[in-house]
Amino acid sequence: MKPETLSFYDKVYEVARLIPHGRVTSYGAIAKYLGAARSARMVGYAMNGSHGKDVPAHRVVNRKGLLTGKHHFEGTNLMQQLLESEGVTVVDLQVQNFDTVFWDPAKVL
DNA sequence: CTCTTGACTGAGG
DNA sequence: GCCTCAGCCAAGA
Repeated sequence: MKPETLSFYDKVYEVARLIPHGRVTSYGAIAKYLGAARSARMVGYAMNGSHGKDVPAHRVVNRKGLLTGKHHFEGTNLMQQLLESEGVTVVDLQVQNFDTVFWDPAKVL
């Protein structure tokens, strides 16, 4: 594999796909896993191109467990419903038991 | 090459 | 605990 051919965005998509069903993670966690802990913003920005891919962007939230990117989804509460459909409790765009449903990619590795 | 844009994060008040 | 400020860094024009 030549990571050189994969853009930072592509790496984000790869990691996002590794997120277990019913779990969530933060942009910073993904960024840190990629070796760019300072590029958490880029992770979210990359998600803009996640449409049309197998990337569960709805499982990616900010460090507070807040669904900051819900505005980028079609519906007004689509992101929340997707999470709740997977067993994740979400109230007012805030993930409940965030520390419990939180999934750290680096931890799995 | 330069400038702008962000689905972020951490530190300080 | 909340709000504000600044740093961070890759991609696109």
